[in-house]
Amino acid sequence: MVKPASFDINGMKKGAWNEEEDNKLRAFIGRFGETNWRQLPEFAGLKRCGKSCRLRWMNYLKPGVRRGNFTQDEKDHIVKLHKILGNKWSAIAEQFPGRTDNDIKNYWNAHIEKRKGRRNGTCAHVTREIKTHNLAQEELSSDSNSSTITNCLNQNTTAFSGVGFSQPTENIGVFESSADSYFNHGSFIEQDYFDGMEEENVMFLPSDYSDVGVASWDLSATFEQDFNKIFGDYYGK
DNA sequence: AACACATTCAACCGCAGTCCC
DNA sequence: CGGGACTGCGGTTGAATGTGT
Repeated sequence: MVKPASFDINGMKKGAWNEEEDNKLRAFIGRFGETNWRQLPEFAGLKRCGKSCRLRWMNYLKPGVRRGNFTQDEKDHIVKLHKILGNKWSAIAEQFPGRTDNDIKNYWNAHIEKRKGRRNGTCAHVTREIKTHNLAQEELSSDSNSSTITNCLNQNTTAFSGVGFSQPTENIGVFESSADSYFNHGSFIEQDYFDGMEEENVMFLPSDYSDVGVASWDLSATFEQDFNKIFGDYYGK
């Protein structure tokens, strides 16, 4: 899963690091510390550019770097921090001792961002349409351009009246992901409130939903309270 | 078993910010 | 203040690996 080794026009090696290079880098930094990345490879006997050395050290060799799967707590925290900080990976990584910005960025791109790719135009299973407190059970399967969804959205969702949502209340539907555990509706209250646009579980579609665009987070405590007030029984919250 | 497609993640690249002369 | 050197960040790439058919 690494790029094969090659050499650039300056004779600098690129691609995957081998054990000997790792050992040289470890030994040098162990003795002299993280200093002067540009000159480091020369003194450490490495045919690498300084940037490559720094990256290898920071993301892989540095003591304390944790690798492997993220815990559920970490995943939740990443989602929340990303809502606040956006793509400030280094700032997010500061909240996860041992995790690197690269790791978090990779996680986000692989596990979160890809879901947005299933947005408008892709198939969404509309498993429940919420119109009132008595959640109407409808098993619909459609994409967001279909007349089925049009009909669904045109019905009033009176349960949401006066609960402070920023979006037009008549255009609220609850959508359930067909597969992914992370975005399953059992935990989406904390994780998946998208303001204005859509996600797989909850879609807040503007009146003209043909123009659904990029989703953005707005994790709102108010939303959680409101949601619990209305749907607490149903979701066991 | 063989192939195609999807996912993962280490590493690279370009650029912006900071520092120093 | 201006400019070059250096560092760090975020976006992207692409081979290895995993999964599905």
